[in-house]
Amino acid sequence: MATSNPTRQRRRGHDPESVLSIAVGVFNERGYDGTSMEDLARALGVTKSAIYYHVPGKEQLLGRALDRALDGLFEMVADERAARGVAIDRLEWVLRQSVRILVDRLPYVTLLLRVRGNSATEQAALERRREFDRFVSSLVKEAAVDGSIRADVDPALVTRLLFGTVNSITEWYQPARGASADDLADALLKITFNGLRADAA
Amino acid sequence: MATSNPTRQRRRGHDPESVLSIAVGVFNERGYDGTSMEDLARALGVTKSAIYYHVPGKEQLLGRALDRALDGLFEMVADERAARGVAIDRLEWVLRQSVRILVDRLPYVTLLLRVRGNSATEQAALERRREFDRFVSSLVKEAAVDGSIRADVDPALVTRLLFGTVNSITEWYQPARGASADDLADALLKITFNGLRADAA
DNA sequence: TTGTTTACCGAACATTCGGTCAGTTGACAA
DNA sequence: TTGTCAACTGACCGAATGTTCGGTAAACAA
Repeated sequence: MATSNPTRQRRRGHDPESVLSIAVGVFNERGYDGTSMEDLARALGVTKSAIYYHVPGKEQLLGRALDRALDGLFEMVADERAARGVAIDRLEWVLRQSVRILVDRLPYVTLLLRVRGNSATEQAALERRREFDRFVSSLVKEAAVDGSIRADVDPALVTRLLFGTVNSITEWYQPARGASADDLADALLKITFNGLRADAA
Repeated sequence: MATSNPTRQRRRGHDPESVLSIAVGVFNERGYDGTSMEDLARALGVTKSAIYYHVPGKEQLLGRALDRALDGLFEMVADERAARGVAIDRLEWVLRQSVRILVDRLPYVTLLLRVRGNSATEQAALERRREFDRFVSSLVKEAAVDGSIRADVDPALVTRLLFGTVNSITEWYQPARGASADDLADALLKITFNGLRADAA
């Protein structure tokens, strides 16, 4: 019984999941195009050919990683808290959730933000990302129309700067030594909604 | 006399400058590692080998491009307007200038912001960039100490979010159809200093 | 006319690339 | 003890990589 337990100690080795998570780490260090399968093999402690036992190839590895990031974003968009309520409250919620997803799935989101469309896989990811951007942009526009955010800056520009700020977190955030996702979101909302100046509320 | 005029119409062809500017454009489209010399040759309308008549190689092309961006930033740091005056005013000036440099040298700055340290050339650029970041960070710290920016967010975090916002401009800005550098800087300073909320000053 | 320089081409170079495949290893079941 | 199978190795493939080099056509100088 004990020996046939499917959760018993496995013979050591990799599986598609461990290959993916290690690969994404290397992709983020050297860039996807700057990473060879030999680099991945070294990081995994196996030979190049062993990787092909677990995953179909380099580009599928990228595709799976990008889906991890994009699926998170679209789950958020599907939530009713993104659809119901005052626009600026929904915007705040979406911003908080974006920071949370970015932190929870940091390596995957980081990879997504660096994609430039060099292959069909990358272009598909870019298209899904643009769809998410359009959703956020419409939210900002709503908040501008109902007068809850300043009217003297173009909403499209606001969206870009706002999500530029959020996305820039991937450039420096280290989960180990640093603020939690909530702390980060608090600080970001304080600054973006109320401004840097000391006289702010 | 007219025939020996050094500024007379040149026989058509490329020079190191035109090769650099076209190459940087392709680097930004496909990523440096994702760009082959064949890609560059196609964009230049010549064969691969012709490139080596004008420049020593791919990596030197990258190095020259990165220096264009970094030299601009360090010229700004050397200006007395970055050294004299109230901290928050100096910070505002540095932010405005950063936007200006980013717009003026858009492709070079864009390339710089994507460098990950894959070669000695890239590592040297990263080190110069970190030096610039330290300068800005000390400015923000000063402004926090003298009470001109909010004290409830860590100055190091403020610096990162602030320059994350500025740098994110490279992700979407198109000089042709869009705001000028001054318009951009105005919008950015309104949002970052006074916040998004409609009740802001 | 002859010689020189500029800007390039085409072929080839060694190396690295992503990927394949036949075989090997060691843990486990029967 | 034998057989099975997951997990891997090592040799190899064709294609693509950055770079070099001998040659050359056109523009210009003498």
